[in-house]
Amino acid sequence: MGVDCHHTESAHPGLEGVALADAVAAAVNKCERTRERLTPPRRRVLELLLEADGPMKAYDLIAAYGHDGEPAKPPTVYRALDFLERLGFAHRIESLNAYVPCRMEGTSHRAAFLICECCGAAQEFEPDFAPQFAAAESAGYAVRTVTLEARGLCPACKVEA
Amino acid sequence: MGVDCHHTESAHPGLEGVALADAVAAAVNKCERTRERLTPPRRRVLELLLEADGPMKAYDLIAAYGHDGEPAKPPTVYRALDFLERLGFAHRIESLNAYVPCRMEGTSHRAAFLICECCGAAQEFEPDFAPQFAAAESAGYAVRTVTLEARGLCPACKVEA
DNA sequence: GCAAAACTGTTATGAAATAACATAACTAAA
DNA sequence: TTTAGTTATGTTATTTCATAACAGTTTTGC
Repeated sequence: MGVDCHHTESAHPGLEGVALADAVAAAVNKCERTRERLTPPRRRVLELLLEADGPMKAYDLIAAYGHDGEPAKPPTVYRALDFLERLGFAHRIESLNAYVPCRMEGTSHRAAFLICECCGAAQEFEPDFAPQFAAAESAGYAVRTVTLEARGLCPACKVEA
Repeated sequence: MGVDCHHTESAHPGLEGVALADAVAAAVNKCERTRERLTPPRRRVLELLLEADGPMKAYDLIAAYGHDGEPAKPPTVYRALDFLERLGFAHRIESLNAYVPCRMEGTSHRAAFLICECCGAAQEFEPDFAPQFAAAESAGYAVRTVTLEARGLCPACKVEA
């Protein structure tokens, strides 16, 4: 994926400057309201996700972690990712082994992505799972989290192919 | 998952005897009709998936591969899994790094699972993605495959919890 | 037959994630 | 404001998951 593709990932360009600062501030505020601790490593990993143009691999985050070029130790980043996922600030994209910042409101533990197999872009969207899980829950299942990953070609890559 | 759970995985008990032979024969027939080759390693991995009581990890398959206890080499199993997925005989469950035989008709490249976080059972079900992807496709996306993974508690584990 | 394609066997390595344990920082109750 | 409990971090090492690369074999179509 992405190897034979000249497109830039465009679904969610990375944040910088004021936009980045605003996004981080919003996370800080939300944590303060809920008495959660957005500690330095957690905040740093969130920044890296927000700055990125597309899904980030854990070891990309590890390599980019230090402002001075020093990598993080793996557990530092994996723990921060656990926290960010738990609070709904980030999602893991299972089929890519990669992570993105959440683009949707709230902490719904429901995430859905359209993933381009050419350029690697991942577009988050708001799914409607209600009909599926009415059935599941009436059969006795207690659904806690749901992830949906649709793979294919984004509009730009589809044109070229 | 499964560690603190006394339940047996019950969603799809492993096949044996005639049922197993029938399932394998159905795969053989389907391959003959489509001129695909269900070679010995592919068939062996399919058998192992069908015999299992729940999702199998790749290295579980590797360890169980030889009838004499000899493990397979990793590429042998991963190649067989690629084939089985491509033909719709098996699905990878991304959030478990594990594999199950397909329980549904056809080769739709659409799979949906209810995964119990207590006992590890994975129940395949037939989703209705139509409304989601009408929107995606009208926005220019060409969707190729879809996977949905819902995590929570199955009826048996929910009762105990 | 012969060449191309598909498949297998094998060695080695790369990528992703966590176990385990020591230390430090918050929090709240006595 | 000590102290106990909890939560988070730092660090080393290891485990788990997956693929690259290449040689050799079988199948398929011309």
